[in-house]
Amino acid sequence: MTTRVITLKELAASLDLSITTVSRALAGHEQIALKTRERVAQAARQAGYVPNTAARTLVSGRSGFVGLVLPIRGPNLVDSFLGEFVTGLGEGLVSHGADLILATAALGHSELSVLRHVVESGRADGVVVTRIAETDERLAYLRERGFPFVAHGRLLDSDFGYNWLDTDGAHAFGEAFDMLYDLGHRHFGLVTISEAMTFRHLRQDGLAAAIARRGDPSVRLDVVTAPRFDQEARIEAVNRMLRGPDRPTAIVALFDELALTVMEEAARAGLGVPRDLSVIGFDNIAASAYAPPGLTTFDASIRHCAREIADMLLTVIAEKPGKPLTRLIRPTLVARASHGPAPRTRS
Amino acid sequence: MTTRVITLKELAASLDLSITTVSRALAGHEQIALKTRERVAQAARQAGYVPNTAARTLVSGRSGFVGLVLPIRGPNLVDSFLGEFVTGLGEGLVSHGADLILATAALGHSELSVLRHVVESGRADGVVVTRIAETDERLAYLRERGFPFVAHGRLLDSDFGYNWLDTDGAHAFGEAFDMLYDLGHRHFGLVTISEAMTFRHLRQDGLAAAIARRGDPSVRLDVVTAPRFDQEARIEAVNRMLRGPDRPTAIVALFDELALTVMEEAARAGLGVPRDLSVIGFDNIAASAYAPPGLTTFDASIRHCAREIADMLLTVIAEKPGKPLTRLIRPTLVARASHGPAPRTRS
DNA sequence: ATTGAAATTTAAAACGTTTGCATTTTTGCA
DNA sequence: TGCAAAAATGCAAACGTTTTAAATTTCAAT
Repeated sequence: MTTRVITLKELAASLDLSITTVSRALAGHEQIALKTRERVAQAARQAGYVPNTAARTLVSGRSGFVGLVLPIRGPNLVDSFLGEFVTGLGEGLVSHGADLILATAALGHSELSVLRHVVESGRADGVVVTRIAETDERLAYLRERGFPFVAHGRLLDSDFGYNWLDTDGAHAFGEAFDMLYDLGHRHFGLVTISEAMTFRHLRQDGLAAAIARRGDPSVRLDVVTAPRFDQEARIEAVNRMLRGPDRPTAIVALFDELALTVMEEAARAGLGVPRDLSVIGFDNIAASAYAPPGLTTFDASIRHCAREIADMLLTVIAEKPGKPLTRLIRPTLVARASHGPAPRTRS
Repeated sequence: MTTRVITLKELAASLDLSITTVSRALAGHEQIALKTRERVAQAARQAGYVPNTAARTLVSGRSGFVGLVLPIRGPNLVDSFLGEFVTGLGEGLVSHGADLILATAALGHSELSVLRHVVESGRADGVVVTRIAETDERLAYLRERGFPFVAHGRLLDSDFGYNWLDTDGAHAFGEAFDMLYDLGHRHFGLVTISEAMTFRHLRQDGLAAAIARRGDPSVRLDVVTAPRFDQEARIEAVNRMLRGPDRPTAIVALFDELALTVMEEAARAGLGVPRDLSVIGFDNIAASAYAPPGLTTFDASIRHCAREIADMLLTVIAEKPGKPLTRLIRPTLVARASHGPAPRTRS
């Protein structure tokens, strides 16, 4: 039991070569005779030699790891985001021989403190930052530190450049508006959240911009806001919009969970979707395909974005490019059955 | 920019103490004068000292990491399992100061080879293994190596002990049968998969055992099998059961995705759920709450299990217990609207 | 003041690699 | 055969910790 792991020293001894030569041979240095390189490679393979990560990291200053601080999550939060995201990151990293470190913030510790620890303990060569808040101390810290990172999402405005990849929510919400407008809708509702995340502004602004672009003064937009994680308040907010004397004919929700609530509450209020009300969401979570009549939404392909982020980060680590890398991914419309022509008569 | 990280040497110099003393002071050794310990702690905090992981790992032989090899996933697989699992692991690990390493298998590399690399490179002090297959080379490898691990799931039979935590699918499927039997059902269907995973046997055996326990010869069980990831074959298999001349009145699916397919195909065949057909799933995925009429299923609380697994693994690493640690978690029934009394007349 | 024990601190080795520089071996050519 | 240049290999330091064993300081009791 408890098989020992072979070290470079032992491997070198068994080949009657110096540690140096074996190390260089395995690294494929040209200066080592080809014949030797092959001999070493063969022996290493046969002995099952795997270099010790800690030793290598210590001397080279590169850990081969990329860090991700797990967002703190409520106890009952269930979604596929994290799974898809780490899967995508893993796929992007593995082709370059890198791996992922997931650090969790303990109760009472901020996400920032965990990030600092990851950075300053030398565990990772770079980090990925998600869920960008309106004023995000993590970006400021990483920037000041000069530590390689890529953000998934953007700040609204910043006085410094940084690497980011974002889903073009603004474009999607504009596209949603245009589609609904062409279906005859003129009275719109937006269900959004109060959490101080930047994506809510980007999406709302995209919707507003599309409305302005159209230049039709008869277009009207109502907005209701709910706390992100309070299901009851969410339902109440939705009903404020649905049960009012003059409700919109089309509701765009900031993301699918909200859209599903809208559909449920619409059903409860006796409204047919899409006959009386069109609903459009964002994210294309699995449930949106099952919730009747099938939610029309946008797919942001998290997994693909994450893979891209991994590529970007590895580039940043390896090449330290002078200009920030940025990438805006356009989500694709998933047209299901929750949108349709505006009802003829206004209630 | 690019702030340097302070080392123990520098910290020691600034305190006019030796590296040894500072190291011990930070570790809280009693042998260092309390006054000194406090002085050091204060200086370390103020200087933002964080020990270098690689150096510490190299000398101590402990990395403070736990490894998880990401299951290889099809391109369109979307579920919440992975996200919940790593969240739970993270929660369990962080209280002991450990973190998680996620290693991905590159295309063409087996999960086993990645596991070997994680183990033999000294990146992790222990690993978690999920999705146990009928004959699982990973367990054999870890066992032979004497490397600490905890399996999420079990082998059907093994000639050696190992640490595992499993969801008691057998019990759940028995419970499902009993409930349906009491509702008058006598003709049952089981929709399962052909993949060589142990959980399918455990659940099916649990169902069979419950039937045997009841001892009613009029009970009948039909079984159909589909490949796990082939949606078309899955639909075909389900229809084989639904459209036959003599269909079951209650169908138990190995997991929710299959149950949702059953409900969709039932609707397409003009069958009412639960009027004509009762359906029960397993896993309680998010979509099961939205798919009409609401799927009755079992919740395995992945996140909680994962936290428990993390605890177990840390115990194994720290204490090397003589007897294997094992834990069977009973899933809870989530009664929604997809089950009901058996229809009066048999078709 | 002296002494021995207890309390506190330190020097130095070790962990397993990479790498700058030095050394040895081989090769081509006279 | 001898010699310089090129090719191949090796020595030793370094990375930042922890830890063993030893050294120093402090202190109470004489």
